[in-house]
Amino acid sequence: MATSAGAGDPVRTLELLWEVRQHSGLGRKPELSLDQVVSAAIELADAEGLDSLSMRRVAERLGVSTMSLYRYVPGKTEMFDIMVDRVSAEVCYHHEDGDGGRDGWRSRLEQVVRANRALFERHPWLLTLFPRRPPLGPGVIAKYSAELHAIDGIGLTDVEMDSVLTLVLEYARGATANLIEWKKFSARAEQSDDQWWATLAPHLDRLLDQERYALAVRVGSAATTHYNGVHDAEHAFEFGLQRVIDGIESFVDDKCLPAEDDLLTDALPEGKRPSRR
Amino acid sequence: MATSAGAGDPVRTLELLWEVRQHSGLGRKPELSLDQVVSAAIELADAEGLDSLSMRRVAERLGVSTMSLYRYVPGKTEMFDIMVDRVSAEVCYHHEDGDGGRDGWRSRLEQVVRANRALFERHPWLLTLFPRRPPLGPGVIAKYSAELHAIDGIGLTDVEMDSVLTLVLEYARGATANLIEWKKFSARAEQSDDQWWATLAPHLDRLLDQERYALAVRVGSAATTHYNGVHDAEHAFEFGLQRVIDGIESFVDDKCLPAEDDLLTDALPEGKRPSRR
DNA sequence: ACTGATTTGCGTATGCTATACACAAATGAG
DNA sequence: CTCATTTGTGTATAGCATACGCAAATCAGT
Repeated sequence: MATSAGAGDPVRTLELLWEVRQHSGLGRKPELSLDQVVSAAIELADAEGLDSLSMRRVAERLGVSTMSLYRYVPGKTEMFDIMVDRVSAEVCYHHEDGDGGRDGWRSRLEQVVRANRALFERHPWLLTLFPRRPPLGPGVIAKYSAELHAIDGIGLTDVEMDSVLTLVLEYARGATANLIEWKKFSARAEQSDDQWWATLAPHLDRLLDQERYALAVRVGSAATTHYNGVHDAEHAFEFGLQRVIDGIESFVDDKCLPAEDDLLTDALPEGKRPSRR
Repeated sequence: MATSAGAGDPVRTLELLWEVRQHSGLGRKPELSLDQVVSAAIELADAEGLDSLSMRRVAERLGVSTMSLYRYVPGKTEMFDIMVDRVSAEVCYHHEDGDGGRDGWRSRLEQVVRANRALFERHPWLLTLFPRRPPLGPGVIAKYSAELHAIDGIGLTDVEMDSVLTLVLEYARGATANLIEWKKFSARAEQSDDQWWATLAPHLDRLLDQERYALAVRVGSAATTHYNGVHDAEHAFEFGLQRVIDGIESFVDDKCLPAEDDLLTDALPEGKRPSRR
């Protein structure tokens, strides 16, 4: 089971994300730190998935009682938020120091997708846990900032930059989810997952109208059969990635062509003006 | 909380999806039907979200005891599967009777995205519940089939068709999720959601490095501020949709140009051959 | 060194969840 | 009328998040 995070007092969560609270010096010293708690939770989620992540399990892993955790974290959803922010801090891009120049945005966007894919592969639970609103901690903001810089100065308005980035990140999420699924499929070959299709196929053949759904059966089995090798799944990932970036490129190009429209720019409201370096 | 479905015996689930089990005639007559149970669950999820969907609540709504439900459904995850299949049957496309012809695939793909958006808007819980593998019931298969026909015969291989459809559906999911989020934001204006940004912004200003993250702050607040009106959110939805389809179009066009490569087609393995009407 | 305020750790309790199991009620076939 | 069969349901279990209260630890001021 996986929830969207973001419940509870947002300001309290924000303070936790930025670690504003200091130990006052008075009173009993804490035996743990927020970082230890969150790290243990992340390790557990990495190893066994979000479903197996309970406060009890985290406490056991740390050798403390369940209720001790609530001294560090207001609740489970807030812990999720902090987990997301922490792992978001893992991604780092090297494209800020002007590699590629103004036309390098294609490869920079590719890097963004690949970095996100790697993040999802390291922490698959991120795929099932999507916060309604992103936790605005240092990790998330650094990531968002770096990713914006990948497409800054190519002639998009602020709102357009956000839309493009959202589109690209959404592709990274979806495509990685599929990739992981296919990898699981091919990994445990003699496991129950290989037999899944094998045992279901004959039943399906009996149940559904073969003529009516001829196309679906052909394409579906083609996708299932040919993706057994990881190579094809990789190919599908790259395929979609190029499609998405192509679509963005055609938009960027179309914007640059009618240059006489620049005169209209000053008539636009603040946030919609194109930002060029 | 939301899980991926697909646990339990897949064959048993398949039988439920296709309603193979008949009442044998013997024994006590069932007071409910599978459809009643699933419908009640869908209504409850529509109204209060997946988090509030418990077997107890469903049973209460139907005026039976909790355990009665397990006579119709092996478990909760299986019920999720059936829910997904049932609502998938709601979508229907009118583009099968040859409107637009061979070059109408752009508008047909748009229709696919819009139909999926409408589905997600009717049943927002679909966004949080994504099955690891789709339940192969009549609804899901009919939907998949109709969506494949939207891009059939335009010169893609079977595997490419699956990749394109996956990409498009993934966009529909992600973009609709964002859209719904923004709508919620603007809907409850004097609710806590409007104050969320208002109360958080000053704290954030204090916490993060304004210079370092100048771009992120500008774009982020632009996206948040300008999307208060639903109109802009709609615009962002259409924007991404056109980008995705543009990317697919450039691929389809590039495939058609080098026509002399058709000779190589016969060398390709079965599922990778382009299927043209 | 002692006191009091303060903070952490933890045991207990509550109310929620899914669901295994046993049994009662209902019903058709013989 | 009997019996096998199927459904409805009460009870029980194990797990979950977490509210609450108290004990233990630690510091500042005396």
